[in-house]
Amino acid sequence: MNKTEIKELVKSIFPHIENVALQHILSSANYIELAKGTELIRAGERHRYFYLILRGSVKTYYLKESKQICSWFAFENHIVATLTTIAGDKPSSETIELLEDSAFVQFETKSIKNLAESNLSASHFMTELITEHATFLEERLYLLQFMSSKERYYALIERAPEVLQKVSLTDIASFLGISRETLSRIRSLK
Amino acid sequence: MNKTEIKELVKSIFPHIENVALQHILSSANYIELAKGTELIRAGERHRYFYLILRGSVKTYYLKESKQICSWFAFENHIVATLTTIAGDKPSSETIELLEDSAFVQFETKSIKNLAESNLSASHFMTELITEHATFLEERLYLLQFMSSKERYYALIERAPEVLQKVSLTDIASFLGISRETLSRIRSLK
DNA sequence: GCTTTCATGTGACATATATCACAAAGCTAT
DNA sequence: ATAGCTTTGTGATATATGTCACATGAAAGC
Repeated sequence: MNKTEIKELVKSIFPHIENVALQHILSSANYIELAKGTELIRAGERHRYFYLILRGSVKTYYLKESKQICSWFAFENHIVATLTTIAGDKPSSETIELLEDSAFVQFETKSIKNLAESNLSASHFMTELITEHATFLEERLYLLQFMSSKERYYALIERAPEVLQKVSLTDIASFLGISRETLSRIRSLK
Repeated sequence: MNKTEIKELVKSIFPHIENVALQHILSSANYIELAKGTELIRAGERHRYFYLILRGSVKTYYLKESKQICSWFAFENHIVATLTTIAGDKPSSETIELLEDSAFVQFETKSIKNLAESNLSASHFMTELITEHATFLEERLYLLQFMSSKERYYALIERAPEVLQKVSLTDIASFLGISRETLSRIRSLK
């Protein structure tokens, strides 16, 4: 995948982005391929990059008493980042790990943030990125607070059926906030 | 409270804001006082304003089967808004209601959003506002997904003890995602 | 092809929480 | 002060979910 193709892709995902900003962002962008199990971002560490998934999938998780508790999964054409990395400059509290061999465009966070200091279009890009993330968080919060585990499971397979294809039931259960066994029983109901 | 005082207050809460942007934002700002029970923002409606609490408190809730389920409470010096109102221009899914007689600075959302289109400092202001909201959501999500109801209760009174002073246990229970009775039992444990 | 390992399903039981019913205490208005 | 309303506490019971143990089946490595 060459720079022109990357450019077209980023443009299609963020249609509002201006050419100057786009050029700047792409100057720090690289195409990379990584193997299943690789940790893109590791909890407790600062990170210089965020990613756009071209092919493959990742899971994001916290560690609680050395058990992985998933907070989300991402697939093709989605941005992979943590809020602490993008917005603050603090160590990530989550780990992001490849579920399968995958390909990404890697962006340098600093480069975009620097540009956003002086460039309006880049600042809008940041706002859009964070707004998208916040909207997603709000939806997930709503599900966790107001829906039963059954409802959350059905909402998940409706909203993101690809999760069921690519993610283990252990990870899905931790994401839904229930035990593996309970998920198994919900699934066997119909 | 006059414009100069409002200006100083907004400046102290958002120290990075530029003078041009500040002037523009303040031009649409008004001081208002409202009575307990007033709905600042009503679920299902679009809203032109967001607010800064000068004195008093509010609760934010969803309706589920005609029962109020609180999603947050806010007190002095905090911004009151919903993401759908600030970021999108969609009807709010939450209602925001005064817990007591309160005083606010009312800002016109459109005015700030318009300015952010062309003014860098205002755009940064928007980014900051939404980032703050997202950070808050992420923390709440973490508590809901990873902590037991006891832990969530203790986390709440540690992080925001004023909630206990001003909010009914019914509302706190709905916020924690548990029944009123369960909260009552947690409280009686020690 | 066989063995090992891992993911998933299921039963038995313990625990946490919800629900319903009612009592007690605190506020509010007259 | 009194009556009525709201908030909070608590007991009894039902339900949902977690935990532990083990079985089954699929995938991976030799």
